[in-house]
Amino acid sequence: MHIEQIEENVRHLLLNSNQQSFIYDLLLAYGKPKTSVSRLQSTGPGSYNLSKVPGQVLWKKTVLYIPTAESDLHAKLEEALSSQAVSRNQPRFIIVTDFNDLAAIDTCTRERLNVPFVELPNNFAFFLPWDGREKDLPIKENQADARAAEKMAKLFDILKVDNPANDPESNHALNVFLSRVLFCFFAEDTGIFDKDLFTLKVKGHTLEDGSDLPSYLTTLFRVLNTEDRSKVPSYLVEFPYVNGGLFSDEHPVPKFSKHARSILIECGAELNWSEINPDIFGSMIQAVVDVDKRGSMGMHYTSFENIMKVIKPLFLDDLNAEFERNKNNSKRLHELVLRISKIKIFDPACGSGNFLIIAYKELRKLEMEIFKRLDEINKQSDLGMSGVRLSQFYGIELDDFAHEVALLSLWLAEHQMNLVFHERFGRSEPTLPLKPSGNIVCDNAASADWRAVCDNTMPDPVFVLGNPPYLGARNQTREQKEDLRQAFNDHEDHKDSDYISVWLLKASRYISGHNSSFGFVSTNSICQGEQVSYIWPRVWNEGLELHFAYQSFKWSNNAKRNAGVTCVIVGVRNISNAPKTLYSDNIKTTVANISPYLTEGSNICVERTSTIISDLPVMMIGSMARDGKQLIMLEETKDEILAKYPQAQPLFKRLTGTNEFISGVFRWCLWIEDSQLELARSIPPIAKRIDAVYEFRMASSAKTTNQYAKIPHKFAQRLFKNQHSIVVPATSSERREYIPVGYLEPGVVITNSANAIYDASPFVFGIVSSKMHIAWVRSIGGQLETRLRYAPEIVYNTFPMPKVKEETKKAIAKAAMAVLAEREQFPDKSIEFLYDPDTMPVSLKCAHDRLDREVDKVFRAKAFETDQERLEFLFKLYERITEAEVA
DNA sequence: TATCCGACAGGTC
DNA sequence: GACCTGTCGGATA
Repeated sequence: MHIEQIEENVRHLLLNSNQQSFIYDLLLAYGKPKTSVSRLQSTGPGSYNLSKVPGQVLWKKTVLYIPTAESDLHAKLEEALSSQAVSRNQPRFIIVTDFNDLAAIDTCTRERLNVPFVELPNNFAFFLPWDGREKDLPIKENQADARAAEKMAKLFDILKVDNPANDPESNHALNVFLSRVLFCFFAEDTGIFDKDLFTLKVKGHTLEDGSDLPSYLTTLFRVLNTEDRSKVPSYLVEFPYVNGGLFSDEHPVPKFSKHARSILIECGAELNWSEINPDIFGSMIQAVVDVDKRGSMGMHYTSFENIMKVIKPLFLDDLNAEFERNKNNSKRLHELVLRISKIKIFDPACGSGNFLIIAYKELRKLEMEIFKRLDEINKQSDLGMSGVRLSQFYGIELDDFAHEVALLSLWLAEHQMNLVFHERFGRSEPTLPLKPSGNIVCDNAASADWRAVCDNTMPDPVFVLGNPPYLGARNQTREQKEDLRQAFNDHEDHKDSDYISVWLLKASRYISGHNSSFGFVSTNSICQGEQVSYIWPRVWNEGLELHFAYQSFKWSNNAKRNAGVTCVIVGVRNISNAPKTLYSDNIKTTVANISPYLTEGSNICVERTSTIISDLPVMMIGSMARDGKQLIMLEETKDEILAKYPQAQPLFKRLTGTNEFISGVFRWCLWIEDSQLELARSIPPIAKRIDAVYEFRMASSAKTTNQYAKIPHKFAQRLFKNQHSIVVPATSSERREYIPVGYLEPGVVITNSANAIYDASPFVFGIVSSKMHIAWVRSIGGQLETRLRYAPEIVYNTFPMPKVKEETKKAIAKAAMAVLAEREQFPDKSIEFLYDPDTMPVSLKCAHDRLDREVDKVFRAKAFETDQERLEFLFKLYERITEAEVA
């Protein structure tokens, strides 16, 4: 909608609306869809209005509207702003009005509006975000980078077509060529060369058909590598001596077509390379070279924000604190400058070098602050140039092109910092000739000797950092499995560990006993569920400890498509008395110890086990179909078959996984005994499905699945028993206070997306449903991103519980039955509704509270106040029980 | 046989 | 396109 139109709408509404419909008319004026607004206006089920207060309107993410008779609109607004409803539903605007005045706040930008009601049309722009318009949209930091990367991708594609060779040497030559050209573009836009020198020369000196471009560029690159200027041909004399290794070896320059030449010139002429961030651009350009990675361009480069989360606690905060402490001590500041010049930074999975580049820039920035301070306190300062050298930066990268780009980007970063330095202090070292770049090695970090790349046996500190590759155990290549096997010294734990474990274990051995520490961005999987006991005891064995950590946060960067993973940051050092810091949602807490689950607590790891450490009955995972979507179907599909073939009735069973149980919409499955196979085969649509299962299982890459092709009429894993069952969701939303557990009639098949206890008492239902148990699941269980994951061998078999007296069991069973009875009070509501924290009925909540109190009594007489209390108790108990077992 | 996980996957607003 | 929440089957014991 046009802005003028919106303004007109708002003026119109003021004349024609009444108080009852004002908010709806206002939303319509900004182009909100009629259907949505009428759902907002409606009452009862399906309404968008989440407010429980009559007259008020709360539309998730959009608005909280409060009409009031009170005169103090401002107070009302503040009250609303801090309410739970607002923090939970995050309405973009809060509007309070008595129809004389109107007060509003934009909860995103914190802008406020306070105007007489009739003045609304003159302030209509305030609510434009409803229409998707932001007032001052910050320019996305990577726009220039993305444009440049796309242009380079185009050039790269054409060169590939014109130069089809695909051997490692030609690929390397092309990689080197691209990095040299990138340098030239950058150089001509940032003052290393004269303005536009490279582009103008190429345009003016070479033939339009591109035929002489290779020989021209070969000569030019040679000139850039020639110190003795007397040997330079006169037409290239404006180009300076560059060196630094970038142009030192001769590699063949690819052939150019007319089209390729024109794109090369466009790259130089149309893009402003001075706007490029070497840190991010490197990752973008790296993706260009790997055509398979184009779709996920830049997906795995670490954002500036996340890099800072590693760098600050790893070393920068300390340096800053040292600076602050000694602001008036010239001697100490000089020492600090010296100290900075001796630090080594090592990224053993450096990609195109963005961690190293940002670390470099941050150290230069701090150094400049110190210089500035020294200039202030010493009238005559004798400071020279920067002491920070690119040679303090080390990296290992498997990909040849990425490693070339890393070297190049470090030079670009150095030049950028030199420009800043010059601006501030009026002096700087010349960028040319280039000094040695970082020590970036092209190798597999998983097998390379890190100490040979970066020696950390000297007294100077080495900080290891980075974002190594993550890959779950089921998705690893044979080579990656081999890397893991070696990192785990042949121990079988390697088989279920994420690929990043290689870096964690190698880094642990590397820093152990030396003046080193490490900080990695990692998948959060290493701090949950089964993997905890594989990795962390090995880290502690090296005499190490976690000294800072960020709890789970969603991966994000500015790439078009983001990787789907939730991350943590772990900082590990040799054991020390210095403080430890835990970060969550940017809240920083100093703690006594950081547990491997990244909570405040001791270093206990809960180990996966197939034996139950309490007296509870067996819980098993549900039945797994591996059917290629043939044996499981919706109710309507089953009914269609039955309408035509009523004799198929005994072949079907009701089926539930987690989703079915929680939403209340069960599916059906073909559950065919061998004795029924003939009947099944006689029904064409069923026979067809059985054949399709056969095909699917034969086509699978997994040998075990192939084997099940022999029984295509059956589920691959059949744990079903025709008994009452307790169903426990295997993956469920962390937003719920409880994991909803169900009690099912016999005859329902539970799938492998849920777990089952057959023929169990209400007492067991009570235990599994309790706060005590869920606190355990939350803290030590695995997670899918941040969903709760319930795996029997991790959270059920390990749940520590004292022997329970019969009398207590009865009380728990009674309270458990009361929870079930309370659910029965809402027969038309799904579990989803009943357990949504926004809609959970108070009576059900009370029934759970009573159950929780009964379960608490199993552990101690005094009721637990918080989950933290519960966990401390459980961990102590777990330790006692498992130690007793060992003894 | 039985299992825990996923630089996710798939539906909804 | 952001938000919400759990499928499905591999790899390995």
